[in-house]
Amino acid sequence: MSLKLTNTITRKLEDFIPIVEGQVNIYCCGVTVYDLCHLGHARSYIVWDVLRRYLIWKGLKVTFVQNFTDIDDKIINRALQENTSINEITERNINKFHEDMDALGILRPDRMPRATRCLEGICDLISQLIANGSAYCVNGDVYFSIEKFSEYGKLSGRDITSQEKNIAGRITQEEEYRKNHPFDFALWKKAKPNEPSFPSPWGKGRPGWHIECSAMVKEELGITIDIHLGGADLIFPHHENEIAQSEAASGKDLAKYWLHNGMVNVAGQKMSKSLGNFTTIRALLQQGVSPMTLRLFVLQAHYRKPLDFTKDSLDAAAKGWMGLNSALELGKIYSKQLGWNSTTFSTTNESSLDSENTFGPQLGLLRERFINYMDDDLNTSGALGVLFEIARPLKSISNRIEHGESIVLEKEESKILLNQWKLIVELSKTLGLETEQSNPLLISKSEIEDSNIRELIDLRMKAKGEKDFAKADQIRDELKSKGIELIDKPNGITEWIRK
RNA sequence: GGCGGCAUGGCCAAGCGGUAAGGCAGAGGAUUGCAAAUCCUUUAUCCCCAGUUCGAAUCUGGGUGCCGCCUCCA
Repeated sequence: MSLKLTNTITRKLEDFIPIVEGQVNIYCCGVTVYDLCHLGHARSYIVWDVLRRYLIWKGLKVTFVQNFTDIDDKIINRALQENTSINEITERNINKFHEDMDALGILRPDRMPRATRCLEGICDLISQLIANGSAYCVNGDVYFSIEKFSEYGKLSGRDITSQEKNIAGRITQEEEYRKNHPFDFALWKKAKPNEPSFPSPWGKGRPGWHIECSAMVKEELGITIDIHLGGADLIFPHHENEIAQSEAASGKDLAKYWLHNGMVNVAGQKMSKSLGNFTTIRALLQQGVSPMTLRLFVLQAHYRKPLDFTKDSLDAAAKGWMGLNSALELGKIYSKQLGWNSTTFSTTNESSLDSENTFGPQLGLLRERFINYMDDDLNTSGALGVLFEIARPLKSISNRIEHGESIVLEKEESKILLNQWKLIVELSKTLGLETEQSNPLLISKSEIEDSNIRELIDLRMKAKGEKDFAKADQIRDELKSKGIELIDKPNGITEWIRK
């Protein structure tokens, strides 16, 4: 089976066939950089990161472009609020965006164009649309005329004529007066007094929201791209309008496949800025939620379905990740105990797709099941199920060794286990799940110094040696009240973790 | 009102006509001064009604409930 994806524009599950064999051009709608990213953004970019990783793993050459919208009403307002420049706002948020995405292990896009740096392309495209009659200029504003684009509504399944009553009250009278059709949308917005602006053939102003994507796709990737990505909330009007602009200009399809991710919900409702029910990525990471927990949380649901965010589901993901992580750590930490030396390590090369021989029939089957799930419209929850099955014996051995058990394996057993470990490392990496070193954004809110903890542990050890358990328990409780949990290991060593 | 989506055990969630993956929680056992962790074992007939079929969670029709988009939004 080959990769199948649900194409929003046809509403069907389709075989994915690149325009040029072996190559994939992807455009992903990015963020408007007026504020920090929240969990909804995290979901979107984690899911598309997995798509990208999977395509690369399959051997395709992927070019991934994602934009920054760095000029817009919200940015202008934010700058006014903070009494600073829009440049300061956008630079700051772009930096934080990168920090957040890097922390989540999201591969950086190959290119990240910005609206304010693509103005030439934007103006060219607008000129072209005016020239061919698809757009018109009114007093320094330029609008796209949707009636000139007969296929308008094809992505979102809207019939404009039956929609007209929806527009009542949603646009101002002034707008209605200026626009030929109430659904016409701005390609270029005339600057109001004292607003930041850029020069254009139609006077000072700034680009409308949708036009930057059309211009960037053309400039960065060409007329027709393979895949266009975004959140489901962008289908209308954003992507509908992008299609109208690009296709009215070129006469060709903008993208072959349109993919949209489902929303993150809180208590059954969409997480959004306007509802105020959002949690930023930063806040979660700073609270000690690990990036991989977040990734697992996101990937446990299918990307097109809504995903409810609750404390419980996040905790469940954290526990799940701990288990998967102990399996991934097995070869990293205990290779010596298992007799995996450097030669046995290097017998296989990672990324060959037809490696049934290296993995054997049992593992080959698991690998195949994983691939079948992923090929079926990126069914990551199914794929994770397979991963947990592979992980189970590895996790068990990893934990048993950690708890002081000595594991003795036959040579053949050891070899099978090694291959199993290699398999899970390889497949997990496809989902971006990798053993992590540290969480760079974690703020340690320690009430107590590490050295202090060690002192108390030593004191407790001494008390235990003297069978003074009352005192030992008192120390345990004291540390517990400061968020420190003690774990006695069978080898007589006491470890601790911050809760 | 228009368009689209969803409904599976305590919670999350696969399943795409052949008799319910997986994670979390729970239960039982092992281990433990206590605690935690860990190991082993274990837990469902799929919102309702009707139909198609030898056979349906899966297909069709009709309900009910929830969500998203139609204004900025990942």
